[in-house]
Amino acid sequence: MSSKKNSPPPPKQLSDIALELIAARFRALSEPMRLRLLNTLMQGERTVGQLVEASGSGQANVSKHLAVLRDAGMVGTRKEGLSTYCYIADPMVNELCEMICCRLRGEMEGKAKALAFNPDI
Amino acid sequence: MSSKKNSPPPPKQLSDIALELIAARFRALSEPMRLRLLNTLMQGERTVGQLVEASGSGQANVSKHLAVLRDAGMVGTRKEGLSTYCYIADPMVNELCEMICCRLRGEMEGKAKALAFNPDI
DNA sequence: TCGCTATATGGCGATCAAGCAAATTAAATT
DNA sequence: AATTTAATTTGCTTGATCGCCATATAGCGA
Repeated sequence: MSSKKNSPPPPKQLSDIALELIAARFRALSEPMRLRLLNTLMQGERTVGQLVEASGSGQANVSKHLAVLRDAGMVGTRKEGLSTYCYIADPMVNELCEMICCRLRGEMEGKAKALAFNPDI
Repeated sequence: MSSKKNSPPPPKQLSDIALELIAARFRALSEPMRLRLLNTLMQGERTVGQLVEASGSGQANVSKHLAVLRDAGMVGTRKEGLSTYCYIADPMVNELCEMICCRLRGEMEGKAKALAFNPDI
């Protein structure tokens, strides 16, 4: 492949465009309400109305949040009669949230331990 | 463990607090500039000044972005003389970005293919 | 066609975050 | 102590985004 030795390290610097695209994905996951919607959808397909009810938010908001998730390719929709059924279109979403959750749990347990009586002073 | 059968499915609905904490993590990754800083740090430890130079942004901004990443537990710092050395404190960051990148590459290739001449019409 | 239901969209006020510049702290050097 | 360098903090302005309200679109039944 490379004309030189064993290709030491390609700079691996991401372009501005790449950074923007990646940031956009994370941004889609950076709102509690959207995470709540995804969390509900992890149990299976739901209509927008069901999501509105489950989320406790207004219908317009849910619709707009779903649009964000759809634009990010994380949620897909399927129309059936009057209803629009939503589902998680990208299994990566589960993995991402799972990773963050695990990490958070670990950190919190660590802090809890640090706050315990007389750790070992 | 559980007093019942084989614990079918706990609802797995995340609490408001959990959702907020998770969203905060994703939010820390939702800015191109912060991703750029992380991307540079993936090559190894850097001082704030070096990051300022590499990022092409102002020093105050870099400092603030680093504070966000530090608060999110993603970046650690070490003071040495006048300089503050920064490093990635959470290897998860690499994984997360890698996942998103892979996914994006896949999607883009798919779209590129879709835009090619006469796919197979 | 008319109306009803489900969803999407547009406008508005409030809040939040980014970038810039100036002031502040902190460590090292002279 | 005074100066210089490195970094953080603060104040400000601007742009983005959330949630709410009202309105528009679209499918279904009478």
